[in-house]
Amino acid sequence: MALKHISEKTIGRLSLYRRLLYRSSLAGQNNVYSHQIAALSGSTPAQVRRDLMAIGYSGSPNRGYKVGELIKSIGDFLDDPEGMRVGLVGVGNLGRAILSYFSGRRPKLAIVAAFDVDPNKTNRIIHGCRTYATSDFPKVAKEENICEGIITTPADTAQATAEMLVNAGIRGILNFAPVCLKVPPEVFTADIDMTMTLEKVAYFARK
Amino acid sequence: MALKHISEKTIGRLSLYRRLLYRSSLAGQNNVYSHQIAALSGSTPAQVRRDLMAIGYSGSPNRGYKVGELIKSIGDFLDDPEGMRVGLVGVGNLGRAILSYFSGRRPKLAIVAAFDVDPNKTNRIIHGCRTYATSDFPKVAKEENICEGIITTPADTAQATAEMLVNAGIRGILNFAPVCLKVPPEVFTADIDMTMTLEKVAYFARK
DNA sequence: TGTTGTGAATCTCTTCACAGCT
DNA sequence: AGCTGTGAAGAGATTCACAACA
Repeated sequence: MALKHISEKTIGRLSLYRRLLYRSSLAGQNNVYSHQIAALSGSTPAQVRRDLMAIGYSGSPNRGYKVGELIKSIGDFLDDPEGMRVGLVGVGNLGRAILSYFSGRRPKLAIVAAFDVDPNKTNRIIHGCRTYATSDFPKVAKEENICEGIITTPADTAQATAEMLVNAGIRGILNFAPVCLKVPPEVFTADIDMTMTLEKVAYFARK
Repeated sequence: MALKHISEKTIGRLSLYRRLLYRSSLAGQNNVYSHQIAALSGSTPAQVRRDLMAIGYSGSPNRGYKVGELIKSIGDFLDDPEGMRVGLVGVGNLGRAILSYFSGRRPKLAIVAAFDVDPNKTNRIIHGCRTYATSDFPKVAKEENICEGIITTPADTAQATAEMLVNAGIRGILNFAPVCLKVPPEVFTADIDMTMTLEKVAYFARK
């Protein structure tokens, strides 16, 4: 497999394609054309073909792509074969909603532990996930082999939380707090900024 | 003011700059340089200056930008002067977390009503927001002058929900359901796809 | 015919680099 | 000296357009 760099956008779309294809396969579809994937994903046929080029999966003219094979190819490309274990820090309203959202959804990418500074929220099972004191993160991360973190703490503790995660050996962070985290370049971070997105929609809704 | 088209990315960054500047102003800062905004927002000085060009706000060499004025200029540009009223459909775990997240935060952009099909969730006040039956959306939207919608329903009802919002005259949609909505081109939609983002972090965390 | 795979063209966004200002 | 504002260059992403194929 080529080591050519694959863009964040392409990775995002591949993740989306896989999820949509999974729905199609459940509906009994066996073959799919790039223009169908494009329609489902709000993309274009050329874009879809380019993205599939990146993972080296080939379809056949006149038959398109085999749905099952394509789902598997995307999975082989995106997923860690060992599975990826995730810890969530900040068991507030948003943190609990996210635990519920991901609960039991994808075995290869599961939230296996949650953390909070509030003793009332620790040593419980919330949406199927055990909760610990935030200060226990390094120990639990090692025991549970956690390598990705989700930050759903308040804004003013997000940076300190991120540094703790990095020191505990975490390699990727999904950040919901409305600040920009400063982390070493080898740690990948993505932000989900709901305020920014809501304001963007508000702006474009009028014009 | 020029009608030149301003990109989605620039609008998103302006929203971010404003929020970060607001924190700086609370901390007593009066003037700010593009390189400081860049550091806070994870951007570059040139990028910041370009974005501020778009809204026609000028700083002064040697003094940079005045924090208060800049916040106001971004607000004049982004916000609807009347304020923007938002309705949320789908009062599950995620919907409630979002109600809590935005509750009382920004007067110019407030969630004023929430909707669900489950009678157990309607006719209540949740995180300061009144809940209604989803079927009442068109009526309430008119009464409350709602023009933006947030979809936090399950995936299989998201498209039908979107169509109902569009028929009720909504102009912008923020979608959390893991599907791509098909709406007329005059309706702006943004997706927050948590699964996709989590998978993206997982991918880039290992390499 | 209608599809895939892909080089080339196009479009969009970001960064450079520097004149002009204080 | 060190900043802003901006034309121009560069980088990156998307779309076009067509050969090859079933």
